[in-house]
Amino acid sequence: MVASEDTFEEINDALVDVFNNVGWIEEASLHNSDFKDISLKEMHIIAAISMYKEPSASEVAKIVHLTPSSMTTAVDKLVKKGYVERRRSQSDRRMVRLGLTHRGRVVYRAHQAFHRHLTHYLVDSLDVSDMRVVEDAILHLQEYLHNLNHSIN
Amino acid sequence: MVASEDTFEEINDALVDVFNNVGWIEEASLHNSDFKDISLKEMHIIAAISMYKEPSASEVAKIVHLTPSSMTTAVDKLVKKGYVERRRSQSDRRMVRLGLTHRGRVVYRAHQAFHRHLTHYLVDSLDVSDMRVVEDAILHLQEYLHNLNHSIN
DNA sequence: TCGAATGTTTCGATGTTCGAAATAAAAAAC
DNA sequence: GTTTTTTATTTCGAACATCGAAACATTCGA
Repeated sequence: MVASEDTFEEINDALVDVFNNVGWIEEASLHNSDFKDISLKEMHIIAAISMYKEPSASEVAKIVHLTPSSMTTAVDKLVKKGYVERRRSQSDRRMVRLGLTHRGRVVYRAHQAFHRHLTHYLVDSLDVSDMRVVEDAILHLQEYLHNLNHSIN
Repeated sequence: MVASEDTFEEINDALVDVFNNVGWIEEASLHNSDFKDISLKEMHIIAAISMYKEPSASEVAKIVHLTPSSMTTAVDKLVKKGYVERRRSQSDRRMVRLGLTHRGRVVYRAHQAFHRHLTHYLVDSLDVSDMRVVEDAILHLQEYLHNLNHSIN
């Protein structure tokens, strides 16, 4: 059926465009905010820290695809800038547990707000049942990416 | 209404996850392909070249957010690896016009196939009318990002 | 207790990116 | 028609991110 093939191509083109540009826009939006001193990659480190209770350095490294040694230098910078705290676990003193400072939590909330804004534009014109359709579609994509990720690591 | 707020949060969480991971998966997928010698950023340069007729170096630089000087070295590498061709415009001999080699076109088609695969997982479970709903939602998001991009540059 | 395993850090090397200055060609000014 | 200015690209040197191997500290297991 030609109509649905066209729709597929249009969705594909838009999706490619969105994927290619969202990172740069996120970066620019950070640069225009009160937090000009962190990059998008640093933002992802902050987000990874905030999403788990007290992750170790290497757990965060795995999430953001950095080697442990790169993680050390990245955390050094974020500590120096005042976004992240390091402290040795007292149960296992080899581990470094990471946490956010107040400033770290603030910038993370700003990052969350940015993403909520995007989602708002995605679904704002939809009624409840159409939102469920979109949710279902995105969950399928997410699951596929998750499986790919797992089969690679 | 509580139900739609929950749906919003679920869509938002999934979308954040997809945005955060699609780049890494794309990179890993490249690394597992016949084209292990190009990075995702180099892939974006190749895609930008292929999407315009005979773009100049600085036009491509703008699309992929590199400075002209960085573009020079990036193109050097892609020429050396055999993906890109440089040639001076004959109408204006200051300009360098970029094009893909055969190998460049092949890797671009592989990249296209990867994205089509993603789109396939996004929409595969949907009937035609639901596909239109999803298309509409993504077009809204794309338009918003496009406006943001334009208001920044 | 001692050796292996684990988590982190240090160090040196590589690669990417940038900005300023250099180069080359075209366009504008005179 | 020559000179000046603008435009597109490149070169050079510096800054930064990332990595792998080795070092270090700590815990676990034989």
